[in-house]
Amino acid sequence: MSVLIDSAAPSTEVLAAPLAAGELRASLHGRGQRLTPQRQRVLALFKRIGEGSHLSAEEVHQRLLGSQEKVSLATVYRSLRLLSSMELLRELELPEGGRRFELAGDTHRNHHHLVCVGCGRTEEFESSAVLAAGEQAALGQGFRLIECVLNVRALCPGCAAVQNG
Amino acid sequence: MSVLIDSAAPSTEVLAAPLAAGELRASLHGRGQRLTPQRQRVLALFKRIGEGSHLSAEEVHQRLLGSQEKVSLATVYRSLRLLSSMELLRELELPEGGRRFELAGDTHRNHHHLVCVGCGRTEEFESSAVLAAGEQAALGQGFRLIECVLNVRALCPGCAAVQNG
DNA sequence: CGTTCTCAATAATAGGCCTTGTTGCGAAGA
DNA sequence: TCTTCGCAACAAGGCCTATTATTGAGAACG
Repeated sequence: MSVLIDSAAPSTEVLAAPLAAGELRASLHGRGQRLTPQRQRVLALFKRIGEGSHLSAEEVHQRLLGSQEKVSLATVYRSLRLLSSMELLRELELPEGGRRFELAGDTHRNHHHLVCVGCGRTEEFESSAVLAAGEQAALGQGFRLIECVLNVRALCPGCAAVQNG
Repeated sequence: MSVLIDSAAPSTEVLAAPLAAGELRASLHGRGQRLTPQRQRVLALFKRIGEGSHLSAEEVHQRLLGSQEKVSLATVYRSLRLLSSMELLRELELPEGGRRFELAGDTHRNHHHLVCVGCGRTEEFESSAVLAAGEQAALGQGFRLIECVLNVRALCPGCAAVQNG
């Protein structure tokens, strides 16, 4: 599932969050809801700032405006609530007032898939070696790692037998 | 450009190669052509047997029939020609008659992407460590490795500056 | 014999239209 | 002050239709 894009700019839809976009869309559809640019922008912002950071609604709003992504404040509130209800974001209970949100921890930074191309059987695994390689690659280009996902396409024993037989 | 097709497995859609199918589709559409189950089946077959093996049209036909995937012989010929023209398959020039086809070698088994989620900038890299991890994961489950692709989602220096600024 | 062609039948897409979830804005509530 | 509401305008996605690329079966080709 390699992604090769030539011109970088407005193709963020596809590139920014290949897996997330599909997941988010499916998740929304399952609830009869829609995938809108605004919701993507809000979630993408949290992906960008990384897992640790938390933002208030107003901060989200300002950051988005700052990066030329127009989303009204009301929609920011609505999106934060929605994404939180979907457990993509987590609402922090900070005692000093303002509510803040952060990326829910289920965004595996090191979560890989072993998929049989024959039957679709999927095994999940983690690998510190892969994570290390991803970090090295990112650092090598001066990038800041967000997450890395290794997709191993393979043939399970059963399907291999069918093929060879 | 590597293009992966998911096999007949229904649940594979999301995990196996969500973007890959899109790439092939886009590639076809760019030429005013369509993505059909037959074309997917032919290409998927080659993916399954792996990079080394080569098949004749008749063998492709038989194998597909053998796995309950109905594709007429004429369509097999047409698909082989089309996929070859797209450089997804390569036609072997075997002196002893019958033409044979194999998966085009540009299907890197160890070809990874470092993608900036901010601007879409993409860097490609290879990593023997990742390949090794993929092989280990496959072998650990008794799978036969076909290829592994690591997608590293990150933030490039420029976008990181914007975010932090 | 392996491969390509013919042609009616099939089906992948594009393009509209429509339904209804969402957005933006300003007012209202806490 | 921070957050939610109300409502008209907007737009994502589903459905349907028309278009036309593609398929399947068998004849024709070399």
